[in-house]
Amino acid sequence: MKEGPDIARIGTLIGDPARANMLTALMGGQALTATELAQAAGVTLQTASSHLSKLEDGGLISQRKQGRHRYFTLADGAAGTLLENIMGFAASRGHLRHQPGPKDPALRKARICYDHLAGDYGVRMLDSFVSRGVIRTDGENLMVTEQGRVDIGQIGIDVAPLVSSRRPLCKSCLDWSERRSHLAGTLGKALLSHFLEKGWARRSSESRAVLFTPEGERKFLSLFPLERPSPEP
Amino acid sequence: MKEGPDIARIGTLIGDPARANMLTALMGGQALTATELAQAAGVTLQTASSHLSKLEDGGLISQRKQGRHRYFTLADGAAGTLLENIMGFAASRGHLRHQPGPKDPALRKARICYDHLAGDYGVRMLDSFVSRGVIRTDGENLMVTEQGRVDIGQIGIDVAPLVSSRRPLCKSCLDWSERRSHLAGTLGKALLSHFLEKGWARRSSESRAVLFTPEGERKFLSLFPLERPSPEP
DNA sequence: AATATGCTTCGGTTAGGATCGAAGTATGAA
DNA sequence: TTCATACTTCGATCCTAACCGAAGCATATT
Repeated sequence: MKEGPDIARIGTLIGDPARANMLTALMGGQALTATELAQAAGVTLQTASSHLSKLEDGGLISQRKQGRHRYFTLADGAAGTLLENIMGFAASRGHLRHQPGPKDPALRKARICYDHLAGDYGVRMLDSFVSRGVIRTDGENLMVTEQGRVDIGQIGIDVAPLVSSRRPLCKSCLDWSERRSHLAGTLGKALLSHFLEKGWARRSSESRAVLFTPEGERKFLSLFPLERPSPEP
Repeated sequence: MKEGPDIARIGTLIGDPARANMLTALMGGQALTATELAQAAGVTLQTASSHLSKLEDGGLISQRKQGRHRYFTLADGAAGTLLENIMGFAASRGHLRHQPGPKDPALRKARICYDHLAGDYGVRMLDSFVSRGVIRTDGENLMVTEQGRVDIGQIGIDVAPLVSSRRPLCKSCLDWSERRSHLAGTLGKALLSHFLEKGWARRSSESRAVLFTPEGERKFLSLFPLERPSPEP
């Protein structure tokens, strides 16, 4: 058995708890310094440094020097997607780190999944799109309808420039807290950016939670109404 | 950092070379005994037994007792998809176990990817579908067109019963040897089954390679013509 | 220049887990 | 009943890799 890709290497990289914590922290989408990642992982700076170089060699993260800091991010969207997949699978098998679901209710409600919105609000957004015919689905694949482009335009997002050849426009991503799908892809990213730019919400400094202002929450809920419970896309 | 799914557990399971070899062997889609998996992994039966119980506890595989044998398979489609994803990611970072690509040319040409066809032939099949308008794509998602249902029906496969709510009809799956996508999903599975049933090809007993007969190869190539190189879906 | 901060490298320790031999259990065959 | 096959469990060994203290390097501040 010496054929094929070396999945064991990727597995080993993700399999260490300290490295897994670092990667989870980087799923927040923001660049973090080695010191911050050491804290997130609960190890000293020396240990973290060793882990970070291994993750970089493995192609999971990349770094950018800036002054005397080194900022680390996930290498690219593929790395984020991979981690999302593994999280979804782990959650589907009940492998949670502290009993059922996150303790933090804010995290259950809305959090960042690499570059898009996850949690209750993320799921609601996709449900709303599907029930209103903005997005159509056939089992797993998602497509924005003609009418959907108009509706999304009214939110203030132009769909056209989001269609790139590298990344899909919309993609479903299994939500580990809701056990449902939420919206990923360039559209999912654009929507989250839009909420943050408009000041409807901000990222928590400590976790991946996304905190909505009262007004932002009101606007979000009216933009994404739930007519009736829709089937899992 | 104690939130969320335990990705480290999944990583650790996949991260051991012996276990990774077992999982790779099970990607062939056939149920294998503990002894066979021990051979595939290159360890003794005692060691294999320990690994197998860990993989089962982790929800990656399941077993079925039959007489004095125990047959192991991947737990479900989700487990297969997860491994496919990791393989694709590992290949995209150049993490191959023995230099560029598989040594075995048969494996490069056609092999089983859990339950569908991969390799040169798998990629060609999807390319042909896309260039002929049988399948339409928007970045990542794949959809069978109206005309496509007819065309696939002429091959001898009825699309209607393949549409299940649990698994998508068609899905793209990154091919680690070709670095292109091939066709997965229930349609991909049905096509492979069809080739095997018709006797156009058979599975190799030693590896995941799919061996076409001369006649099967002729039919395959005429069924899936390549008009001109099509862009990566 | 001198000092502080951020990070890496080196060296030695330690713990977890992969490994296998040997013995034990279950199923089937003679 | 006896023997053989398939697999699991136990116990001991051994090795890797995670870990941190100490020292070193680089960049910024004074």
